[in-house]
Amino acid sequence: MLKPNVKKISESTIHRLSIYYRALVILENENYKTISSKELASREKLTPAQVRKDLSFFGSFGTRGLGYPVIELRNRIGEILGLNRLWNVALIGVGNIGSALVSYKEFAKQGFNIKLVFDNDQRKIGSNHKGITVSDIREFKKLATCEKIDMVIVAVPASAAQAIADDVVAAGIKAILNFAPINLRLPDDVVFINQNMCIELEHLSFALSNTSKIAR
Amino acid sequence: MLKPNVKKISESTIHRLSIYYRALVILENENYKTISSKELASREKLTPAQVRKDLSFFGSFGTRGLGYPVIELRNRIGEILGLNRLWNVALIGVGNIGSALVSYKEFAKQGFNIKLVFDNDQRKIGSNHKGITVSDIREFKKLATCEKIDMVIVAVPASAAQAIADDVVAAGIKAILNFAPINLRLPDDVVFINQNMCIELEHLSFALSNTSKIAR
DNA sequence: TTAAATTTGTGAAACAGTTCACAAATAGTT
DNA sequence: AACTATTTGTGAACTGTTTCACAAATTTAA
Repeated sequence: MLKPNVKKISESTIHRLSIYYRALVILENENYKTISSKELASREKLTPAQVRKDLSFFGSFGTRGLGYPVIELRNRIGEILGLNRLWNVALIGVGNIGSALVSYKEFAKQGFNIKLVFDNDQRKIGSNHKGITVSDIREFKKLATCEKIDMVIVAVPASAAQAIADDVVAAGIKAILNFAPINLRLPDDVVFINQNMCIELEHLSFALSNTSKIAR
Repeated sequence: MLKPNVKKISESTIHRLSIYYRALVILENENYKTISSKELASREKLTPAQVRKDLSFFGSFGTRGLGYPVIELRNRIGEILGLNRLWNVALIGVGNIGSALVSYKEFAKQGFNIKLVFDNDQRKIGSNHKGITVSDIREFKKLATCEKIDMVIVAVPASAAQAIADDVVAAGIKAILNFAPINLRLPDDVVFINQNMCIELEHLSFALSNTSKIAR
């Protein structure tokens, strides 16, 4: 196996690795021992060349004439994506979205453990959400440090998001998944993803409004 | 104004149009009359050339030496994205995610009206979620046609998603936002977006695990 | 053991998206 | 009215991503 390539990996490749990972979990359940780039691609509406190119950035895992070993490849992609460990996650904001995410089972399955939940509403603080007691946001730094939080999910109203983000950064946390419909200002060494449900629906409304103009 | 370009518009451009739209709404509230590509770009961490190029695909809205008229541009982008009208949306699956989305206020603000909510659980059917009565999924086709549903949000478990998607397609609906962690098989003329929260967290875990390798 | 079939891994080619750079248009100033 | 400041709109250059195409490795069949 070649040593991992140091070249920068594109966002799209990382995204596809997540897709391959899921496909491989399913293949494992279906008792496949090996899978060709052709078949893996056809299951995910991608091209075989794309699959091979993506994987080649990280080494060569396949056997010519046979394909890729399912379990081994799943493991290796898990390693690349950082899924072969547990991540401690804190969730801030127990509104609609926040409380849905606390109960979202896929997170735990993938090793993302929501260990702490915060809010600033006295009526919510101390209450129980799926076995987790809601803490006072003012205790964020202390508790987050103590529980060795790796990532934070921000699910507060737009108006509160920047202040929360500043607290998160101050606590030394380097990864944020933000559901507030606002652009957070964050230092360069903090990775973050803005998740805005409206933008996805707007994509659909654009497509419906411009059937002929959309790129495929 | 030039007539709209027929060239295919990239996903990234559409995504940025949504971002511009939000920024323009804020600028309008801040009473800006015009905005230059330079300033708009700096607010969203983009480049001025990118802003101008994106807008140029749809015509020329700006005035040299001055910039773009805020209200007019917001309106025009709204038109392009299909936001200057109401969209009838149905939501299927009143679990964690589903019920959070019913109450998500941003949707209505943007013209996405959740008119119907469905489930297959007898205990949920007939119950009220934020003023909307949960209907039996078996009545989907009848009700969706009657209410002229334009888009569907699928928030059911992975195991049920494909069957639901088939119903949606059968009802003649051409746009789906899918939260089930599974790849739906859909005809080419149906636009769809897969929203998988885990994949976003995996992106963060990749970044934390490979600080040096991530593309910026 | 040999031949045919399969499938990877990867440079090179093609395509797509972004940035550059500057002419042209307009606003603001003197 | 003339001059200076801005700022757009856009080809062209550049950069990044995807697809192609084929040698090399390996499996499978005979």
